[in-house]
Amino acid sequence: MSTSPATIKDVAREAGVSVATVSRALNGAENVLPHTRQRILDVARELRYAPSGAARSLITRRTDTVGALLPDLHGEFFSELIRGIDQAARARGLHLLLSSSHDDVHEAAAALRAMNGRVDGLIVMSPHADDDFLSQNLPPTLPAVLLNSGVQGARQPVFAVDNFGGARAMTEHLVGSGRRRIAFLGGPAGNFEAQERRRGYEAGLPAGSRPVLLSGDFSEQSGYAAGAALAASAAGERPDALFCANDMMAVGALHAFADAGLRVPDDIALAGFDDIPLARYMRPALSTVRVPIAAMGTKALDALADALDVGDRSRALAQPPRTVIPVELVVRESCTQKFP
Amino acid sequence: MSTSPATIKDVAREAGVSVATVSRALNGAENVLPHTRQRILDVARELRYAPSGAARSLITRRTDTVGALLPDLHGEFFSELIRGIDQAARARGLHLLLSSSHDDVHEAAAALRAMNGRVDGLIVMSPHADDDFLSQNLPPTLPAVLLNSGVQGARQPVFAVDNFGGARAMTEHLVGSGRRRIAFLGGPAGNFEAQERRRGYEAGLPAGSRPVLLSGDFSEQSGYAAGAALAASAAGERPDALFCANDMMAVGALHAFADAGLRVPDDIALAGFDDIPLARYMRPALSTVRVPIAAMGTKALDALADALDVGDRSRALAQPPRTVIPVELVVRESCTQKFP
DNA sequence: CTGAAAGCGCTTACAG
DNA sequence: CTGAAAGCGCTTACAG
Repeated sequence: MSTSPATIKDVAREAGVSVATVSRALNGAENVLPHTRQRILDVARELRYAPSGAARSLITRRTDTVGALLPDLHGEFFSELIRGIDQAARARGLHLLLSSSHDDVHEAAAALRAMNGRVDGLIVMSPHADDDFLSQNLPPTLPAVLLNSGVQGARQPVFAVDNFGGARAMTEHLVGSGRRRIAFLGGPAGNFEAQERRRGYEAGLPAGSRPVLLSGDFSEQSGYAAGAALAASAAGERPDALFCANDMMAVGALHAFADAGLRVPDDIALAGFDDIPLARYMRPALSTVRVPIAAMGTKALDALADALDVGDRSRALAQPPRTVIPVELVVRESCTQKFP
Repeated sequence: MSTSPATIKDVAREAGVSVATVSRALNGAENVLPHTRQRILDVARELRYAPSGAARSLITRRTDTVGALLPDLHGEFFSELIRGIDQAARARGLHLLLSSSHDDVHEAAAALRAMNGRVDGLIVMSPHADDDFLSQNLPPTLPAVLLNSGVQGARQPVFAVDNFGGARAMTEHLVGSGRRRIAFLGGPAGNFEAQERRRGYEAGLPAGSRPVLLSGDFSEQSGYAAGAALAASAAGERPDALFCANDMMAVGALHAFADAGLRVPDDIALAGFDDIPLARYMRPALSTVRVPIAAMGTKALDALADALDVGDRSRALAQPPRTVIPVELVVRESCTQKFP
């Protein structure tokens, strides 16, 4: 019993052949005698030999792994996203290296650089991922696709949700169904997506009407706080609709309303954004803007994998495509005037 | 502009030193003149140099990565688990390599062997992970911990939820609150956890009372089907409580009951297992057995990381510990006799 | 303080 | 069909 795993050398010695032949036999090359191959296979099994990924990657320049740099792993949004990415990766025989929660830009930079030599390509979703950051830290020849990024002159393809259009559509729907005073609960200050959704909200309001902006941070807790504040305001001034920049805040607001005895949608309509699985389980079920989260992950990975297959990583696209992911209005109970 | 990323050689050439000195400077070794170090740092930055993970791993025998072999990525259970694992990994500066959904045993075996040389240790949660499978496919010296495994003579530490105790406690609670006929909706046939939960259910029934067993597969859909079937049965024979082997099936059953006009808990009590985040959002909120899912992932990773730090991977424990994760009864509306 | 050399475990031309 | 050798990009004794 040795203390370290068997290497190709061990197999070669036991089988009485060279390491080159072992390599060929194990990789299915044609030019190995059936009898030789069999012996090698037997020895390999007996020794529980598994090739070293590191050594293999070093020489083949292939890791069969894609990395995903995500801002967070918490909650249903990322769960769905990872599921979509993973599904597509598996279908192509790629492994998934996950890196998450890089609060500050230095951490994110380190994470990005640590990917070098570990992955064949990268899916990047990060508030730090602007053009400058990427050109500083992304290994120059590593293929990458960006998710929901506000990056302008990016060298990488971008997949971005139609945050603006979705928020405008929801706002227009609320207006159209008779809501007079529609408040918007925004996301984190510097967040690109949150900004787009706010812009969409403002664009959807009737001309001349003043936006009512509340501030949140995408968390359920901040939604609860905003909901409680609204519920406490004088009935005359209280908005008759609350549109939250994401679903989790809407969930929090719904609980605050329930605790305050405010009825949804009778006293106030409520809407979110994302359509996380939870949205349709709420009572009343939550109206929202559906983002095809898992599908987005799948698309991003497929685009990345295609770029890998092309192989010529030096051919940078002059104008990499920006794919807008369409969204869909999902009207449920929380937005109708009365229960059916 | 070269077509491939800068290597340590490029940095050495540009800085006019040997690769050994570059390596020392970049890794923070003491024995480098400040002036030399600075020059190297400057060149490295200019060249956007990032060390190759593969090359580094090959020589250091460290990947700073742990692998997680999971049966699936779908749903809140795995979302929570990954979050717990990731959080602990990040705290220790470890990356996370994810591998999921290995339906058949060959896929799972291949996934396991592909981890060789890519990770320093492994968290394994797989229905295939019996003793034989592991000794065949787990690289012999790779530290690993098992999650929710039924493995007996394992060579690896096991973290397992108290499925039996939790299911028995819930059953006893239902009995204690006056339910006379308690049905159990089981999980997939060969699933170890599902079996343990069924055993717990049977143990919790009053002596002499016959178990009522329905079959499901952990999916919401199978829960709906079972719920619909129950709702359709004659009122006299219908159970007055349904205990589902996991929460998602309970969610499905709840919808079936609602669709059939059956009131929960008045007509029938309902309980699940896991306490996924969704459980407390249901209306009525779902009674369940709380598994500290994220904490379990964290514990598993911490145990693994500790084993890595010890370093001596050859010292196999004669009797690796089996840690039972305690669970907690969570009684919510779906189980009380009347709404408060 | 610095460099030349060996070596990690593989794959792949190049010979034979 | 098989082997000896070079090399992937690093780190680390060993000298100096």
